[in-house]
Amino acid sequence: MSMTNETGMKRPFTDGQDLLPGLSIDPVIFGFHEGQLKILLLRFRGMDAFALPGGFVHLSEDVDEAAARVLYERTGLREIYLDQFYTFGKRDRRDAGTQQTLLQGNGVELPNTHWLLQRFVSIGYYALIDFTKANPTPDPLSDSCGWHDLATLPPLIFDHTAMVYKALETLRKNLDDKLIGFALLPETFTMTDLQQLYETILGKPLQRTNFQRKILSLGILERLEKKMSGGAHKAPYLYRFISPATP
Amino acid sequence: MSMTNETGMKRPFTDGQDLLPGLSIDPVIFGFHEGQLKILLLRFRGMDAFALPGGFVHLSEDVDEAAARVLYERTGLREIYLDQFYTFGKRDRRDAGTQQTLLQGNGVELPNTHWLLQRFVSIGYYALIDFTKANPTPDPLSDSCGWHDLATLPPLIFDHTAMVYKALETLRKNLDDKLIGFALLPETFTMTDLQQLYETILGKPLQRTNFQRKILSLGILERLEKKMSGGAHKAPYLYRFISPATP
DNA sequence: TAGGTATTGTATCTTTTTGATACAATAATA
DNA sequence: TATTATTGTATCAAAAAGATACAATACCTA
Repeated sequence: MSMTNETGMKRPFTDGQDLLPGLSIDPVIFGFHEGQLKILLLRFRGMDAFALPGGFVHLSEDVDEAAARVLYERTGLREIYLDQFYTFGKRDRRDAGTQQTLLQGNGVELPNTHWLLQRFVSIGYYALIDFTKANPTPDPLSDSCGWHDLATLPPLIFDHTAMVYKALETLRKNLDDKLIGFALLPETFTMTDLQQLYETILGKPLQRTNFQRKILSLGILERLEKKMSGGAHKAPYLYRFISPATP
Repeated sequence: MSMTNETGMKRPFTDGQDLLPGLSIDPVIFGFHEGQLKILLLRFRGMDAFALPGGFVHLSEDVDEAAARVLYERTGLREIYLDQFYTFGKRDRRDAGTQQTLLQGNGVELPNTHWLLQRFVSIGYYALIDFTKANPTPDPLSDSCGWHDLATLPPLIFDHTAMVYKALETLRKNLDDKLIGFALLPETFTMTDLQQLYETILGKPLQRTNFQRKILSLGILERLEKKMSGGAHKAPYLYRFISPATP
């Protein structure tokens, strides 16, 4: 979980009455750009470490809705692939020192009994978005919200690093049978784009010809016109993902 | 989540001060007996519907520890395969009517502000146990705790039916790559036992000879002496599961 | 006690899937 | 217009999965 909330700077800390107590959500928001898997991270004012762009759950919303709302608040995107992957409930997952630093950085001092300083359990979600469409937006406690290469992750607060790797593990497991990779690409893409994405997620090279055969055999791609001006060579086809449910 | 707690009948409802507010855990405890997958269900006093044997999380424990504790309290077993599968967070997942019935059945009346009547998010766990070793034990609000065939599940309270099927789905997915099926069998078993288990979990018949070849090729079984007196035919070997980590 | 029976263990064949290699097609460039 | 780097497909080979055949055998029973 993070110190993120959605109330704006004038009321950085509500009394928490309209929130589920002790519960947060932490979305791992994946993007893909220039051959690299990336995730969205916040940096809180006055802190070195980064954090997942978390949030809390209103009494009036489902937990899933809260996750979608936070995703929208940080990216401006709705109707995104978003799925729960794990719930983090270690007793001491949030160390007091980090919490203090975080509050001080924002010039806030809270009594130990404040709801924000109690024990929190956090529900991890992962989202797959089209990198080019996202509009990363910091939250009230942060001075930045931006993309970071998964390959060179900076230090994260609390157990957020473990969250990221657990999310990646889930993404890898679901890549083939849920066919979710396409959510990370623009509407149309070449077979090479798709292969690069798969190679990056799986962390291993794939054989071009066999990858093409395999993907095409799934019958989930519509072949469009060719993509010209890609270089001094044969032009590749563009493809569009078609849901297996809509044949 | 369920109304189960662990405080004993004399104090059926604590003030909740030592518990994580609004958070419960619900274990789906699987067993296998006579070719049937079974789960442990409670019946609350004066109610028709059954429930998963849930519990709450103490401030002093990790959520995982709470799940293991509840599992122990209902079965007498420790060191059991136990894994989280999903967290249920729909706003209206617990309907007020059922809660009232449940309390009335136990002769309890609580104000609407009582912690037990607030909104709850529940973390689902699934456990795989050796049917022959379990000692099902009701909790203070229940008059029974027993096995029920998954194939003929009675009505369950709240969203517990959905929980069970989500747990089953997770079990199916993990059956092959986590090699967890063996946790449902006794220490030693025949290949036919194992095949029946797989067929029941997966819900489809498997070819005997190919199943045997596949399983043996994994190198995770130790072949023991033969099991005699199984009938007027060739006696099958008994096997023991050996962890792939311990070769 | 010996032959019948139902199952078990393994071998073998076929089919499908995956992996590796070869090669013709071609859009831009020089 | 020839060159180049890449793309699309075909065709091998190897491995995995599916199907079938059959010998081995523990127990029953006649």
